[in-house]
Amino acid sequence: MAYWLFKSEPSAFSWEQLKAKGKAGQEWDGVRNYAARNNMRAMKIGDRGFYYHSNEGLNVVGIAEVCKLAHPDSTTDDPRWECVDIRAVRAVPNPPTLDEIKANPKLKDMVLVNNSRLSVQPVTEAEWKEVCRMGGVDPD
DNA sequence: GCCAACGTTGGC
DNA sequence: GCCAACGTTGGC
Repeated sequence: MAYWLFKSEPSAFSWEQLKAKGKAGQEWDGVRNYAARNNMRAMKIGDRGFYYHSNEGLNVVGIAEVCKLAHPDSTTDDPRWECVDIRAVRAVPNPPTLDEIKANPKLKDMVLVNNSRLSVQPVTEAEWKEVCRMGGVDPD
């Protein structure tokens, strides 16, 4: 299984909104960046991803999973843009903040730290476990 | 609200 | 194929 990080401004689409979608999940549309798209194309059903709130919160608030493989983005006719669907798995009890992540030497190579603008990021297994530990959440 | 960083676009 | 201009993102 691979690990990822999905970034969203809570004012646009928050963790609470994803939770409200339940098992059906939500199309992760609107991504217009090749690197982010390529990451979504590489995702498999059941892959896990952190749900990070940007602009407000600046923390990892939840864990989501991929529930539909990459498909054309329904919000555009441009065939270049594809996206997966994700659904909420569980909330993170003690959401690690960007400051805490930056301050953790084990996480110094996280994409979130080095390229904060990428909206869909890969996460290594070691990073996954460490952020889960910080957040007080089961990594499985 | 500002602004630095970065990705995309489009003219050449 | 280069690169300047522009738009967007996101931390502060």
